[in-house]
Amino acid sequence: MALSERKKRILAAVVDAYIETAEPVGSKAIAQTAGLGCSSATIRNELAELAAMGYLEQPHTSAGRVPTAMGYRLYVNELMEKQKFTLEESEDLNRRLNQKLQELDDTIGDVSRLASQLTNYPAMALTTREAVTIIRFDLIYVDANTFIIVVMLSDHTVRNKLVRLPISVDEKMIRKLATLFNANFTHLSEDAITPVLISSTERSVDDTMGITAVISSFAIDVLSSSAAPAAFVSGENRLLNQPEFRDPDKAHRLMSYLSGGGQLLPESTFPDSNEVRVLIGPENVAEELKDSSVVIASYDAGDNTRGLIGVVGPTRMDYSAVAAKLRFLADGLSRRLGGGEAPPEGMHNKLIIKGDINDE
Amino acid sequence: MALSERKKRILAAVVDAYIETAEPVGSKAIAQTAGLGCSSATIRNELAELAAMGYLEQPHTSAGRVPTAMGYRLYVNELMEKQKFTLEESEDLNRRLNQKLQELDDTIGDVSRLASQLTNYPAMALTTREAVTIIRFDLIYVDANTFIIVVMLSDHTVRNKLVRLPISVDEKMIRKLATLFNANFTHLSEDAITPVLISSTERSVDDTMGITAVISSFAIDVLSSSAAPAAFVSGENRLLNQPEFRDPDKAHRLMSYLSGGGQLLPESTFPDSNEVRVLIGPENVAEELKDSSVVIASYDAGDNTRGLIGVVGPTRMDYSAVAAKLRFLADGLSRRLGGGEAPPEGMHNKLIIKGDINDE
DNA sequence: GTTGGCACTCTTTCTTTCCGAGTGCTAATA
DNA sequence: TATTAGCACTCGGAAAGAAAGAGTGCCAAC
Repeated sequence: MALSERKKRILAAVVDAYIETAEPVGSKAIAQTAGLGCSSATIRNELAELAAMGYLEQPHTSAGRVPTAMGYRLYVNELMEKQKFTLEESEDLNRRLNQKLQELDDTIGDVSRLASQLTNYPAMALTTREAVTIIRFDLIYVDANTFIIVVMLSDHTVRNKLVRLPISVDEKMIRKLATLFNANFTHLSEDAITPVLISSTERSVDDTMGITAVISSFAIDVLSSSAAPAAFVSGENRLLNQPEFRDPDKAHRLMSYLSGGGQLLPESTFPDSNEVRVLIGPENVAEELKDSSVVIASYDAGDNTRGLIGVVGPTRMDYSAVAAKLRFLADGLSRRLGGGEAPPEGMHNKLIIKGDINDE
Repeated sequence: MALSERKKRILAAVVDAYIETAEPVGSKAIAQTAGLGCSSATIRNELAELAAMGYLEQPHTSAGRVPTAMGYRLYVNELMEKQKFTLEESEDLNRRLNQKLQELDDTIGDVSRLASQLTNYPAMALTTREAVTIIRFDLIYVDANTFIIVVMLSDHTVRNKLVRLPISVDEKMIRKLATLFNANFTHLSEDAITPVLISSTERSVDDTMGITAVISSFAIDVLSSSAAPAAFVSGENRLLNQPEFRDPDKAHRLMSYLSGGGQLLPESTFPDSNEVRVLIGPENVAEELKDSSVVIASYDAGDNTRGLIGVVGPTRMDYSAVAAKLRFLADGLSRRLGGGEAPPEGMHNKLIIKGDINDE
């Protein structure tokens, strides 16, 4: 059932005003600001109908109207003005981003901080990790008691560890071990590195000092830590900027949940690239998020890894601005971290916003 | 001017009660709980004197008494029962700590999270970094377009970077560069790596592809990032547990300050090992902390690096418990990360608490 | 279909009132 | 001299009541 053009404009006006003020919106205010030539009485009639349809609700009789989740959904899907940055804004953002990206350590911690700063909401970042394997071992002999393990992973990241031994070992042994590990321990999953494999390797180099064990356990460490998707939340405190979180208990509940981190975003919410997903209030799976909204973008972190940036705020969030900024950030990151096919410079204008999975 | 024994006991009782309830403490309550055989009237007289001396204050006439910063100071220095863990608590802590320390990535992020969990207050961790230098370069040839830089620092940490080149390079070149960098770039401070040095190196290996520049800039990166003291704050949200931060604005101010991180703890507040430093309210340098308290312990992170753990809370903080827990944690970390001389197992009982620098 | 007008509703805010915890002081007591 | 019991007094905070105001719903007129 399609809404009349006027209803749409009124709904949009309500959402816009509510986003700005966090106060229920009255008919008079709309009549004045929305600039459609009709009086507040007419607006009142329309508002009543919109409320009956479920797009708006009243906190109580004789209060203004507030958008429902359904109202926001429609707004986000159809009504929202896709935010285009002006040239200056765009340049300013670019400047800030470039500067930050310079320093960016590629860690999700930085990404999340950046997103939070940019949007002024709490933000989180996480990366999927494909199952990685070790594709190369190097052992660097430092001195008789010290060597460095360097492993290269299938996602082309490199990890290292300095090992100090209580006993001395000669360079030949280290070299032998390196050859052996490259032959037998590469391209294995974590559980393929079995005690049997380890002890047979141990025997074959005549290692009575447990060096093999040290290297293997490092390998296992690396593989298991790479398997766990890493998540990082930052800027929780910005929640307190929002009037809906003036209640410390409410704020605390959500902040604790956010600090918990991991369980935050079920895999299913992973959006395609160039799409910003918006989850409004009850559309969220997690109980703690049922009256907040989440905006998610993903970026290409190179080597088949995708990163995800999410921002959490009240349902009365400035979806347009946040979505645009996340898209901008995600594009910037993809360009910087991603493989080859960087999106063209103006990408962030062709912003595509898609709703949750069930929507449509 | 020494306080009578009874005054001390009364002051201690006030602080204890206030720590527990966060409500001003009245004479009657003390008469009942503190168990010194005298009536509330007597206590009232004593309270009035303690107030006159500046150890206590009244929010308003006809309210109970609340400790002043000076009162807390005396309490912390002299009156506080040094918390000894019972055997069970101690074992429980040990168990939790061991489990965590297993996973501990040695990052200050983990340390800070651990401290916050343990104490239920926001916590921060930071490490001093001595000026480090690179003591060893290794270049690992992977394929014609790829090599790995591995540098070992004077603090015995190791950093690496995977470099992919647009052009191909042979193994001999890589080896030559490694030798050269080891000869000319080790033991240098950041600013000793000058453009002059770089370009002369470039010429001497006939490097027209900028590989030298890549390696040098990695070296500079590593040195400069190692020079900045790293800080990490976590558990900001736990502030909201405290009744004194029920005011969202107040909470927000402090949380923002904490999230800012770095400027948190001027070097001068670095305590000696085996000492827990307590900074009460106005004793803090930072304006934002003037009505909060900070408890700080430091630990030995090995290789001449000291780490610092701090906890922030209301002045009405459970100093005894927090100090004991931090000491416990710091000892655990020293034992695990530090060089040789681990403190004996029972160390945390011989807790030394020292005040701020001006105190004494 | 739109509009002005008006009575009605319900929240918010401001006063006012009331209660009680806790004090300070005085006079009696050991 | 130190302690105690008693009592008037002082505030702050909760509860209750009153007033203000924003916004609605509906009706009658356009």
